[in-house]
Amino acid sequence: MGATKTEHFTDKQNTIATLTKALGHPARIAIVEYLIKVDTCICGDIVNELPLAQPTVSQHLKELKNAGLIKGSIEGNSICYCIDEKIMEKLQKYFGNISTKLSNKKNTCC
Amino acid sequence: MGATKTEHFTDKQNTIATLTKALGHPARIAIVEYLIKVDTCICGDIVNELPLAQPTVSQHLKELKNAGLIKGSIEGNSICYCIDEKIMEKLQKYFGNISTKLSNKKNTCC
DNA sequence: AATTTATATCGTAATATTGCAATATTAAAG
DNA sequence: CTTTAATATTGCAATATTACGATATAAATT
Repeated sequence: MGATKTEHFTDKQNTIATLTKALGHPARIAIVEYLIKVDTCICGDIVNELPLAQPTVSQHLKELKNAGLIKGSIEGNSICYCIDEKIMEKLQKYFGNISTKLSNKKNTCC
Repeated sequence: MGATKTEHFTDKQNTIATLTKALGHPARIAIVEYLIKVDTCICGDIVNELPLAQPTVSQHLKELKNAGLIKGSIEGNSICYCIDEKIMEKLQKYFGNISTKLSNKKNTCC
């Protein structure tokens, strides 16, 4: 016990859960927002933007990368990180779809 | 150590992280999708829809409720759960905004 | 009142996450 | 080749999450 029972859910459900889970930490939200703000891949200085130690930031970056939300490529001495637009679009569509369905809802209980 | 350092991030970042974290489990994604599918508040049978034991489902429902994603009201013998449309709209706007910003991006590295 | 039904809570084991100091790695600069 | 700079990995302590059996609660049914 203790581990998530992913095998009982659909691939899509697991995919969305993986993405939202990866975003489920303020530091990782901050990283994503920073990458969007600078409007370019960023080589370095992500650590200086966050109130966390370097190994911690590195770990958060790794999780975002594992989930596919960011891409990183070695750029000489440092690493170049940037948002994967396709994945963000997937989330945007997912929540857009939910909102559409909810506004079409006929029933008005609660 | 071990606890998230929420105090170092903005309220908005913490709010979005709380919502995405709550959705960061396939069972909770499945619950939300089911509530949308049935197009009404649901009194009962959420447990039967999921491949998890009743206390586990109850716990997941509690987390969704704590995050504000669903609302629940006592309906006689059972409980009536439904999606909070406002909160879903907030997520939809957040990711819509990100997608807009990303598509306006001039830089094409990575 | 006793039983059934639906849901919540408690307790607990297994596992995962968070955070960081210490250390490793690797490329650029001197 | 040594040093510096940027990032990753390791190891570990603190804490959180996941899952469920057992039990509690509370309204509906008999």
